This record gives sequence, C-alpha cells and structure tokens, in this order.
Amino acid sequence: MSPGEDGLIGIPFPEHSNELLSRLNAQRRTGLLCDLTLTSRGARYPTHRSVMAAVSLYFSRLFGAEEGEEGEGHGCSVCQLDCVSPDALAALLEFAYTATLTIRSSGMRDVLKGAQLLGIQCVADACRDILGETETGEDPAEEAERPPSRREQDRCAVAPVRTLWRSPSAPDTPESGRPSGLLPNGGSHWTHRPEDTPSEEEESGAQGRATPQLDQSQGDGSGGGAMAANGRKRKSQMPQQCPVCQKIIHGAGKLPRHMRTHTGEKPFQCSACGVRFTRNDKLKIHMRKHTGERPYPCPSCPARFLHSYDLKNHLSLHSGDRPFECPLCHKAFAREDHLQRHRKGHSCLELRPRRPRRPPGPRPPGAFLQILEGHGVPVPLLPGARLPFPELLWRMGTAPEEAEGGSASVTHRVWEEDEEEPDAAGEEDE
DNA sequence: CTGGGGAAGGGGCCC
DNA sequence: TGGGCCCCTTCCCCA
Repeated sequence: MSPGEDGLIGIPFPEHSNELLSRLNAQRRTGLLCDLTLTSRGARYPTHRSVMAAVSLYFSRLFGAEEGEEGEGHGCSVCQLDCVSPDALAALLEFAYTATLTIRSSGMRDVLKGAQLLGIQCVADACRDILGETETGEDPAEEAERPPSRREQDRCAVAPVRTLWRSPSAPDTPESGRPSGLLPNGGSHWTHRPEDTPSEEEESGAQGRATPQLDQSQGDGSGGGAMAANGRKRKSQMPQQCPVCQKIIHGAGKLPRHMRTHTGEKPFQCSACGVRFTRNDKLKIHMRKHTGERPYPCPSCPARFLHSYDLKNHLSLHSGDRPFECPLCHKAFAREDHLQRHRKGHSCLELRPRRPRRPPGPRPPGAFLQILEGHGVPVPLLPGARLPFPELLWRMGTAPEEAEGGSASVTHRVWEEDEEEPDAAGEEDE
C-alpha cells in the first residue's frame, strides 16, 4: 500500500467462530462463567445467558424484559423448563454450543416441541422437515417468532399443570413483559413446573447433565450398533441411521462423515487457497489443482485428468460410445447424468408414448421412489400421505416403510397396479 | 439443448 | 469402530 492510502484491511479468521463456540462449550461443560442454569424434571444444565439469548427468541425476550427491570439480580439464574424434556433440552443446548443437533429419531418430536417453545426456529424447521410436518393451524414463522404461551407450556408439560409454582420468596410482581408461563423467583429463578415434580431444593442430588445422551447407548437400535448376543462376529459394514435425517448410512465410520453434511462443518482446509472441505479425500483431490498433478492420463491422447471419472468420460469420447439412450427420442449420450438431464426436459415429456404396463408382481425394493424424479409422472399417494424430503428418499432408493424408523408415518405407494408404469421403472432393476 | 468440468455425497475395501 | 482411499452417481455451472 502506498503512503496516503490508509485503507481498511479486513483479515478474515475463518476459524474464529468455531473456536469461540468450542471454547464456550468447554466453559459450559465445566460450569465456568455459567450464569444460568436450566432445569428440566430434575436434570440441570448450566449455561450462559448470552448464548441462550443469542440462540433462542424465548430467552432473548426473557432477558430483554429483565434488562429493563430494576432490582433484578444478574447473578446465577435458574430457569425451570419442565415443559421441555431433559433429553430435548440437552440436545437443544448442544445445538446452541456446537451448531449440531444430535438426537435420536424417537426424540425428534420432543426436540421440535422444545425448539418451538424456546423459539429456536431453525431447529424447529429442521425437525418439522424431517417429521414431514407443517405447522398446523398457524403460520410457522409466526409460531417460532412468538414466545410460548401459557397454554402451550401447560399442554406440553409431562404432568398436568394446574398452578404455577413459585417460591414463597418470590415477590408478587406482574408478569407483563416477561414470557408467559414463567414467574420470577427472587429475581433470578423462574419456574414452571408440574405439581408432582420435585422442586429444585428437593432435587439437590440431581447432577448437571449437559451432554446429549446419544453417545451413551443406542439401546433403541437406531444407531445400528447392536451386537448379536450369540457371539457371532459383528458385521463389518454395520449400517447406522442418521439421527437427523434418518438415512441409513452404510459402512463403518461413515456416519461422522455424513453428519458433517448436516452441520456444515468443514474441518479440512486447503493450505494454499483456504478453501474448506468436509472430507479429507476431497481436499486431497482439490490439492491436485495446486500441484498440477493429473494422475489419470488418457492412453490415446495427451490429455490427463484430475479424476478417474473424468478419464472415464473422456474415454467414451474416444470410443464414441454413447451407452445412455433416451427411450423416448432415442438420442444417445455418453454420460448418464446428461441423459437424465435430457429426460427431464419438456421435449421428451411431450413426446412420451404410453408404455406397456408392468406385469403384476412384487417390485424390487430399490424401485420405490425413483419415478418421482421421472418425467413429471403424477405420484399417486394414499390419502393423507405426505412425503418429507422426497429427494432424500429417492436417493435412498428404499421405500419409507422399509427405512428403519425413518419417516415411519409415511405410508404410501408410488403407483397403483392399474396405472401406467413410469419410465424410470425400467431402470430400477439395475 | 448439449458437452464438459467440478463439487458433493455415498458405498466398498482396507488398515 | 473410525478413518483413508478410491470409485461411483448426481447435481450444478459454464461455454
């Protein structure tokens, strides 16, 4: 920079946000600087007010309202949230500090409920997507935007809530400005508890539990790690179910890799250009661009390629092979994805002739949802059936009812026996 | 619309 | 069981 050009220089530290969150999480786990304790049915979760206010609209408003009041202490507060199950609360806290929501499929609904109550919209949206739900009767955005009502909190409590419990020392202050359903307790203790749950004082033995329970046991089998009791050798490629999208991940050690597709975590950074990747092998391939390495030479010409599949595509040009032919217009393509793209176009849809019906009989398991991606063929669903993440299920290649625990509420067929078979069905049997 | 490059994500195999 | 490596499919983007 020349003298006189006193411009601002922005130096990015892409790791900063991750490190910051990681250190806050470490503080939470050790209780360091925690100024807020959330409790749920005996479980205690030390946390930080600032973090909760940042992640939760509910706490944002709660602490915002408190900010304006005088005489309210800012020491260590306790907020009793019996209307959110302990596991769901733990998962939401873990999300707040790690940007990763790790839950069992069986607990999805509790987490959704908790996220709605606490105004953590992104989590609520994700849970609703996975559950295939839409907000019933209300605008989802508005639902997540407003703090939970007293009625909602009552509805979600484990035991029926008849009265709001409050400490005898709690002053008789009006509730205006404070999230409904919570009452102050000495300025720093809000509670909303069922009558039959122990009070904080009674539950002094309850220890803080700030970590999700997923890693403790997968007794419900959703983790796919169950070992046969007969001593038979463990299957080496035990499939595991993603707790977020319910997808079955095949291959030992592949679940953490898959989970990064949800978290967006990209721990592998290119030392040359700073680009980050979710996987080490992708970074390795990327590095070839910097090193100039092209390990896949064409035997017929000087061309060299970064990827083996690039070479494969290239070789088809030499050979002239176009093995992928459109069944409608009979145009041939060297690449399957180009054929798929072609078939998605309108031209073939319009010219599409009626194809013979598939003979009756069982369909291959992998044939389920592929037609969804086909030529705009209407998908006959059973009445009331919904299809969450259709593209996901389509990728899975399994019927929802075949997927373990995933989208269990989705029961539908793709076609009726009397209906015309979609084009893609001819390719399913591969 | 097509050809080609590249990225993303999943599965198989191996250690 | 986790991770590395490789191959594959699919999708996106650009010319």
